[in-house]
Formats: sequence, C-alpha cells, structure tokens
Amino acid sequence: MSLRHAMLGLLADRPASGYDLMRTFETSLANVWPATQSQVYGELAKLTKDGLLEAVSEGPRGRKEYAITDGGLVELRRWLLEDEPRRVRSDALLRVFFLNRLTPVEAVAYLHGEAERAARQHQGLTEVERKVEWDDGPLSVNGRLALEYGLRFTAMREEWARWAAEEYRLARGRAAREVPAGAPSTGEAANAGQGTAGAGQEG
Amino acid sequence: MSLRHAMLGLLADRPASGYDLMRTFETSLANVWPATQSQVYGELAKLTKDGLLEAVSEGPRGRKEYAITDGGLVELRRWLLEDEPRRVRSDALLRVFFLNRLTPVEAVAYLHGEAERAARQHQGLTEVERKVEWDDGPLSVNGRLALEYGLRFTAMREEWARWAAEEYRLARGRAAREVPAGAPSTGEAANAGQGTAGAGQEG
DNA sequence: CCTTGACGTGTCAATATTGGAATGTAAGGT
DNA sequence: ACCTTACATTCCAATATTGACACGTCAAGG
Repeated sequence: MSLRHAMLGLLADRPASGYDLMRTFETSLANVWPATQSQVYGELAKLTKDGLLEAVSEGPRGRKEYAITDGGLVELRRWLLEDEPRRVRSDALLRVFFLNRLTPVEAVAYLHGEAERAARQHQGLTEVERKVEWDDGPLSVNGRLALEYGLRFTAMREEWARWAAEEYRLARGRAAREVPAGAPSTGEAANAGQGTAGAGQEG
Repeated sequence: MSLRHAMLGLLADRPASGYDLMRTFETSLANVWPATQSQVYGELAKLTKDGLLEAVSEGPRGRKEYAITDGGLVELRRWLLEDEPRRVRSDALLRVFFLNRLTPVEAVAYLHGEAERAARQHQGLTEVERKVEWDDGPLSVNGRLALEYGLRFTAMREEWARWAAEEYRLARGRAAREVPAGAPSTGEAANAGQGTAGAGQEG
C-alpha cells in the first residue's frame, strides 16, 4: 500500500492536484514507484474519504487541489517509522535464473544488453544531477541521497552485467574443452542443476 | 506477467507439483519473485489451459505433477529474448524521498536500520554460497551469477546507507550552525524543496 | 475562427497480488 | 493406536495495478 504513502509524501511538501501528482509520478518517481492516472485519481478519492487529505480549492479547468491533513501527516510518519519494508520483485534477476534456457551466445548478448541499459540509466542520472545543481539550485538532502542511490545502483548493475557476461563466456569455454570436439554448441553443457541462490531475508 | 515465466522457468528444469514450486518460491526466489499458494495453483491451471504445461502424473496425496510443453518452452524463450524489462518498485527508496518528514535523528536511525538490513542479507547470502559450494557441488553458471548479483547489491545498499547516514548527520550539523542558537531541532532546516532525482529510463 | 496541445478529471474491465481458510493424506516416532 | 509434521490441493474475498477510453477546458498561433 505504498502508492498511498507516495501521495501523502508529495502532498506533505505542498498541496497539488491529481494532474500535478501524475507529472511527478512520471518523472521523479518513475523508477521508484510508478503509478497510472486511474490509480492516482482513485487513491485521491479514497484518501479524502479516509480523512488523510482534503480538497482545498477549485481551479480553472475543474482543477481540484488537495492538501494533506494532520491525520495524513500522522499516517505518513507512521509508515516511515513503523512499517516493514516490502518484498521486492526483480524481473531482470528472474531472467538470470533461467539464462541456461538460452544458448551461451544469446545469454552473453542478454547480459551485454543489461549492461547497456544500466549504463544509459546511469548516464541519465548524471544529467539529472548536473541539470538540477545548475538550473534548479541545490537538491534537498534526501533528494541527493536518492540520486546517489540511483547512481550507485546503476553503476553496480553495469559492472555486474559486464562481469557476468565474461564469466559466462569463460564457462562456455570450459564446457567446450570438456566435451569431445564436434559436440553440439546448444548450451546444454552449462545446464547442470538449478541454482539455489538468492536467499537471505528482507526483514 | 512474470509469475507465469518464473513457473515456466522452474518447470523447464524438471517437472514439479504446485507444492514443489511453492518451496522454491519461498526459498530461492523469495527475494526475486515472491508468490503465494493461491497464485501458484491458479497459474498452474491457467498455464495448463493455455497449453504451456501439462499434468503428467498423479502422486500419493493427490499430488499432481506438471511438465512444460514445447509451447511453454517457446514462450519461455520469447520472454527471455523479446520482453522489455518491467518497471521496478522500491519501497525503501520511496521512503528516502520523504525522509525530510522525520527529524534528522529519526532519519539517521532509519538509514542505520537500512544498513543493518542490507548487512544481514549479505551475510545470509555468503552463508548460502558457502553451503552450496561445499554440500551440493558447484552452482550452475546462472545460479552463481544470481548469487553474485545479490552479494553486490546488498553490499552496495549497506555502503550507501552508511554513507547517507553520515551525509545526513553532516547536513544537520550545517543547518544547526546556520540558525541562531536555541532554534528548534525538529529538522525543518533540512527541508527545502522536494528533489527531482531518480529519473533515467528503464528501457 | 479554428485547430492544436497542454491541462484536467473521471470511469471501466481485466489482470495480478495478498492473505487466509478449509480440507484431507501419508509417514514417522512414541 | 495416537500424535505430529510434512505433504498437497482448492477456493475465496479484498486490494492493487494495468491500460485503456471518454469527457471537457483553456491558451496560443495561424
């Protein structure tokens, strides 16, 4: 239930309309907590019904501006302080688990693609950093922390993907030397047993 | 729609029952793609209806074993090769965006907590690594890649959280020196403007 | 005047996810 | 025999998320 808290967090800063919130979800929060229009407007109504928000003014085009209430601020703090972090889903890592379904060549290509994606994201973040520092004045403390997290995360992903691609290449070489010449290169050699990696608790 | 592909991936390795799959979702895949019983058994039925799986045998306690079909293997490959990576949600990072709603002391405590959590997870993964290498023989190539990803990710998160806590502490110190002595230490000083960090495209 | 684009809200159906309950079976130990 | 634990499936209601579609308004430029 974090869409709710994302919205409370944004409205804690200043009142805004659904449209305003949507723009934030499409930019700043796009890689943190994506949300669609239907969700935002729906949740706006729910939050108001629950007394965590109140509509404060009507603007030009039927625009409705919402502000957080005291109850909303309390709930926001409660979430920040008391709630357990959620379980994460990683589509990208899931694919890695099943990479043995591809030929080694395909797997290596996939990993290179991952490295590229991470590099592009990293590049995008450095541009955000530069632009924000110069044009829009200094970021807030937490803004900088979030940005730095993104920078480190994308850097880590790129390094890992490049390492993994090389690792895969080497494993493929080993496998090729272990089987008689002329054996099929379909990748079955690198396919011994489903790994049990990825444990460790989130709590 | 990746639950579907997680299940196809597992069944591509060997036939299994819903119960077998559940155990994997609770262990290996717990931090990659969590799933509940209701989801797994439901999806098993859907996948069978769609011809991507077939029930192959009935065991002791009403146990039903499923195997992947050729169509399922095709779909699995399609997903690995063609599908765009999904958008990610990060509850933890979302909180960072709104850390200015807490007092600096509380925010620093939160970041320390994050560091602890990451460290514990990292520790858990090193144990998995040790145990698997010694008891069960070498992991499959992709198993090792996934494990290494987890290791690097948790290490990065811990380092970031420790850095962020220190950064927050410093910012707090700066703010304290900029306001007259005796000013309230509620953290409002570090609260100027919502950052616009976190952009960059996932595709 | 007319068109285009940004602003702005609302609703709908389909699918995904959570969390729990109900039900029963086989195996192993005491 | 009895108990406990692991095995195993099925169903359900509530909530969250996706991806449209429909509707209407204001401002600016040609």
